[in-house]
Amino acid sequence: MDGMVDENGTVDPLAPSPPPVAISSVGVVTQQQLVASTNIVHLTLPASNNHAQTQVQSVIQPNQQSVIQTAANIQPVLGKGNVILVSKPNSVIQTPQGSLHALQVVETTASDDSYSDDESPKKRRDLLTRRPSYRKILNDLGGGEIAEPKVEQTSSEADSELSSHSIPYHTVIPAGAIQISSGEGGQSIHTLSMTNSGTAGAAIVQYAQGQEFFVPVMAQSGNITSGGGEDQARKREMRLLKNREAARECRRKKKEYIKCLENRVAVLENQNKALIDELKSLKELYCKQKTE
DNA sequence: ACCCGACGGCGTCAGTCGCA
DNA sequence: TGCGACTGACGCCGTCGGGT
Repeated sequence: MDGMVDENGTVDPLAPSPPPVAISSVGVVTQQQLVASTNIVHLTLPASNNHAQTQVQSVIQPNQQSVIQTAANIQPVLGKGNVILVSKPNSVIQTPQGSLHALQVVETTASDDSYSDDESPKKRRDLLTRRPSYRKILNDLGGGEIAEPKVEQTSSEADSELSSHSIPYHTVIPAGAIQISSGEGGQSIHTLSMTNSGTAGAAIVQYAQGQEFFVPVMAQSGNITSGGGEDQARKREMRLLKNREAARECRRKKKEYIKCLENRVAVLENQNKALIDELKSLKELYCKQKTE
């Protein structure tokens, strides 16, 4: 998370960015996905008795203790000697069964001043008044989870890409429903539906799997509309089309961002519960020893 | 069956920001 | 400085669930 989230769900950009979190292991963690400045960590842990692997997701927070949650009990494989490097001490690994595992804390090379001292006052003011885009927030959150925007292509690029059966592809087709057959004997037929086909300039061809690509609609003469006012209209149509696509993408990212925040809430609630339980057990232990 | 409010998705406009 | 990307705001439309 690039910033902390306030009670309204908006990001406080002035909240310190998380220092790079280093996750390492000795023997157990077989794979890790970690992006600089991220605080979501994906680990793959081998299951104890078979070759299946256990997915782990965690939210590592700056300046806070962290909880690593697993979908399955990973206690057997988190034996002595496993080291997970975190930037904050006293983090725990929590399993559905409530098992808590203290983490061995090792100093990382990341320093806190790497994210706090190099920002000019102007930058800070900018951050104060402007919320980072969802793309930036989510990229900071989870690395490559957000797909990069589709790049507009020239026809030649599209042609070369079509040869490798990729979409988007720009072409000129008559308006109406079309079908694409692929595979031998046309066994696999994809129906394409077109929207905006009644308007001049462009139509969106929607692929069966939700993908879309832009198709200029042929004018009555058979040529793509061009010239003077028509050119203006075509430009406007292009702009509207792009903006339409951008709005869709923006909404998608917004939803993803909200989902991400909800996940974080869940993790924090579990973390809170785990810490409360730990505190409770420690209190009991203390009282027990005191009475003896 | 009909009405109505809530909700979500979409298209568009307008404004801002970053970059070449 | 122009342009593209991004996003909030607004209005419209379809769907759904509940009430009558």
